[in-house]
Amino acid sequence: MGAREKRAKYKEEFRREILDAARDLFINEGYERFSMRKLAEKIEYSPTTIYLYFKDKDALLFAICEEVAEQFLANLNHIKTHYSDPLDALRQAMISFMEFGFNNPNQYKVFFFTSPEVYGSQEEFMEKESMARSSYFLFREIVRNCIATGRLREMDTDVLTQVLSVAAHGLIVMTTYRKNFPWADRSVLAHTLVDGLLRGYQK
Amino acid sequence: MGAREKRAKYKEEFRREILDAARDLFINEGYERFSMRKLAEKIEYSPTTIYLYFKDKDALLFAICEEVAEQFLANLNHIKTHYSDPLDALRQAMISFMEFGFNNPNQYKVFFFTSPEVYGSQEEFMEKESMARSSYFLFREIVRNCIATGRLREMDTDVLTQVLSVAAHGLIVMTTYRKNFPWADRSVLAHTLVDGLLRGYQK
DNA sequence: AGGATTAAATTAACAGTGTTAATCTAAAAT
DNA sequence: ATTTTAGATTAACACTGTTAATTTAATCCT
Repeated sequence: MGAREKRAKYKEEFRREILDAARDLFINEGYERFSMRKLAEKIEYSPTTIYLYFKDKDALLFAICEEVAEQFLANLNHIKTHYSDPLDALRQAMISFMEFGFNNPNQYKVFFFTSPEVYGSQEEFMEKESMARSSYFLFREIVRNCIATGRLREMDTDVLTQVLSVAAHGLIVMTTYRKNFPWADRSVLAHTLVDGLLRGYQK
Repeated sequence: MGAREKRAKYKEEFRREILDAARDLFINEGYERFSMRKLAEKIEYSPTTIYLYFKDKDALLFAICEEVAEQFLANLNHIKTHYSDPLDALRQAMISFMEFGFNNPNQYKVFFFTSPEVYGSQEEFMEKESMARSSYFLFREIVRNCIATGRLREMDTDVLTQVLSVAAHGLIVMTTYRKNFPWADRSVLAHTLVDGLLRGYQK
């Protein structure tokens, strides 16, 4: 291995190290207490060093977002292949989406609270390969299956996909970031939400 | 009028002036571009002067929140008295909730994005009178009417109220703050969401 | 009316934030 | 061995919310 690629490899490794430290800081300290300077201190480098590996804070957060989306995508894939009934798959996809949010509040927050610009414009989002995009496509595929097999009534696939996902998102954000409200049991709310929605869109 | 209460009146007026300027700055500049120092510049006072009228930034944002909630509460009251059919009232309450969010993105943002602490703990929220609390109670009243009159099936009122409101909230936040996604028409999504949910919870 | 008291507003400062330009250091290439 | 290049750092800028100390202005009291 030439010294040239050796350096490139080290650089990549260091990038990963920063990313791991960032994720760690994120999970433990939370979204609002995360800062570039704290990250620098954690990895024992000056703050500016980070900028040699990530364009800016958003780029760093984007990288973490993609990791989160990757986890979620894998989960979605598992569901799609292990549930023969499309409606069961959809129900499970929604439930585990919400559980993911409940169990990983900080990861979820970075994913949905970082500047929308990190994924570029509408066109860029749809064209550029990203874990986030793939997740949406896969979730839509599950929804489509329900419609195609007649388990849900005929309607615009994108509209239904979006309605289901925003509803689930709403439950996650409200119960995890508005703790100062006497919410009913999260799991009860999640099941009630999914049951109601799927029942509502059945034939 | 004694000079004592005269001063108190002036103080209250100035408080209002600051609040008005803050709301203005908020609506025009948006949540993330709002700052105490910009507000100070706008009202042509030093930044610290604001702290003589509001404990801190959160207290100021809380005051704006309450204004927003007041508007929404009035709207909800109007609906409750003008729709004889409980289910129509509920449908309209949800639709106008979402429209309110669509049309007032910055006000909505301050209301749902400021530190949860501004409304205190769970117990404090339920005990202390606030526009936000009143809104929840009124919305729940509308939901309760639907169940009591048999327009929706028997179930826990709070659970249903919360499910409906978080779903609507999810649609608002996603479509207004995640613009970098090819959302379907917001109004279509809103109606699809409400139709699906209400259908799902009917007998 | 004039001195004491109180209220209002300000300046200066602290401890943070993200980020850039210029500089120094150490390794690689010629 | 000297030049080139890459890596990391220091210093600085322009912000943020907020507090303590200080000055300015109005009110109270004798």
